[in-house]
Amino acid sequence: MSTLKRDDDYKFLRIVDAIASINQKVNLFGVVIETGLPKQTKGTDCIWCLKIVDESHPSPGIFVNVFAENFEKLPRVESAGDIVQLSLVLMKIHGSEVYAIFNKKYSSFALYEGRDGSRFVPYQVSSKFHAREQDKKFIAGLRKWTISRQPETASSDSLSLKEINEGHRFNLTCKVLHICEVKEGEWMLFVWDGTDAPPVNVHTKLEEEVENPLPLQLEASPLSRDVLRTFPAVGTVLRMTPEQCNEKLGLHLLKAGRWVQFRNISFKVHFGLWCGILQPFSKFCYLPNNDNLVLQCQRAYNERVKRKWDRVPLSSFPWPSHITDTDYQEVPFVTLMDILCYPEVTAKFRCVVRVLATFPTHPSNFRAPCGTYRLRLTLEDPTARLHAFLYAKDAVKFFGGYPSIDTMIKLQNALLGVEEKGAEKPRNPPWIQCCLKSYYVDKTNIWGSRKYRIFGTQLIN
DNA sequence: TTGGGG
Repeated sequence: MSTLKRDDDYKFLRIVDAIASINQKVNLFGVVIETGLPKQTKGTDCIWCLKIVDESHPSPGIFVNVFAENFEKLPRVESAGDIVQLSLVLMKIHGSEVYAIFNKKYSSFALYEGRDGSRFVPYQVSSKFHAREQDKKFIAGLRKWTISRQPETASSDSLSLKEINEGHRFNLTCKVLHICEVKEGEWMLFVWDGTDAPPVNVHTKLEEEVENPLPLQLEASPLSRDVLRTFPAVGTVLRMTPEQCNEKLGLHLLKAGRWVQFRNISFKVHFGLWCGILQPFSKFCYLPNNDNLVLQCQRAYNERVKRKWDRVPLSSFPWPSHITDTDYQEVPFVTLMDILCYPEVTAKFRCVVRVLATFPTHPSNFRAPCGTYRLRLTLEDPTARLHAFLYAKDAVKFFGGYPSIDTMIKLQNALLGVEEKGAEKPRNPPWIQCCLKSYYVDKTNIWGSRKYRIFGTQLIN
C-alpha cells in the first residue's frame, strides 16, 4: 500500500482522481452534501459518514467514513454545503462503491463554512490537522463552484408534516425544536415545520380507556411547561425516535433550533399520534438558514399565525363540523398548545378539537349516583392533547338536559366519530368547536393542580 | 477493529 511521499504532502486530488486511487492514501477537499447519523460502532469507535462532491464529481458523490474514539471527535458538519478538507484518507472499494476511510491514527480533517462563508479559518479540526497557506485557494475554488450549484434540498422530494402518511423512505424538512433523553440512553427528537400532521383514526377500543387510557403524549413523562413554552403554538410537533432503541445513535449531538432535512425516514402512528422513525440508514443534514425550502416553510407559517381566525386545524377547513355550538362566537380560536402554555392558570379559551375518548366509557355512567354529570374527555388538536372535564351544569348545557340513554349513545357516537352502534371500526372523531376554561384545584399548588373544563358549549341535535 | 450507501 503506497503512501504519499513527503513532497506530495500538499497535493490534493480531485474526487474523480481519488476514485482512481484505490488502496492509496490521498488528500481531498469536498463539499458535504449529506451526513448520516452519528453511531457507536460494534468496535470501540464512533462513526459519522459524510457524502462529498466536487466539480470533478458533482453527482452522486462519494462516502467518507470517519472513525473517532468518541462522538466529540467526529466532524460535526454545521450545514449542508460546508467544505471538508481531508488529509491521508484511504481510498477503498466495496462492491462497486468507492469510499474514503478516515483513520484516526493518521488521517486529519478540517471543516469550513460553505458558499456563504468568507473566512479561511476552519470551525472544527481533528487533532492531527495542520493548516497551510495553500488551503485557501482550494476553499475559495470550491465556494465559487458551489454558488453555481443547486442546493441539495431543491432537488430532493421532501414532505411537509401535513402530507405525511404511513410508510418508508420519506424525506422531511423541518426544524428541530427539542431533543431529550426519555429513558436511559433513549433519545427523542421534537420537530416542526409549521403545518399540521393529518388527523388519524383511533383504533383502540373505547372500553380500554378504563385500564389503558389513550396517552396524552408519546414520551413517558410529559415535557415541562418551560420546554412547551419554547414550542410554536401553531403546527404539529412531531416526535421522532430511532427504530431500534438499542441502536447506539449519537442523537444528543443534534442541535435544537436548526432546520434540517431528514432522508429515508418512516412515519408510524402510535396511539393515534404520528411518530417519525429514524432507521439505521436514515440521513440528515443541517440546512443553511437561507435555504429556499426553509424560507418557504417560515413564510407559510408567518402568514398563517398572523391571521386572526387561522388557529384552527388545517384539516378542519373551511369550518369544523356542526355537531357543537359555542357561546362567545366573536372570540377567535386558539390551539391546545396555546392553552397549555398560557401564562396564567385561570383563563378561558375557544378552540377546535376532536374528542378521542370519554371516561366513563358508557353514557349510563356519565352521572354520579347523586345525578350530577361528571365525565372526562380526551381532546386533541394538531398541537397537543389534554383531558377536559365536563361537570354538572356545563354538562347539562352540553347534552341539552338529561336525554335518554339511547339518545346519549347517539350523541356520544357522533362526538367520537363512531359510525354505527357496536361496529368494530376505528373511530374518526369530527372537529368540533368548544369553550375551555383552565383552573386549579389546590390553592397551594396552582400550576401543579391545573385542570381544564368544557363550558359554554352545546351539542346540536 | 468498526462500516459498507438499503
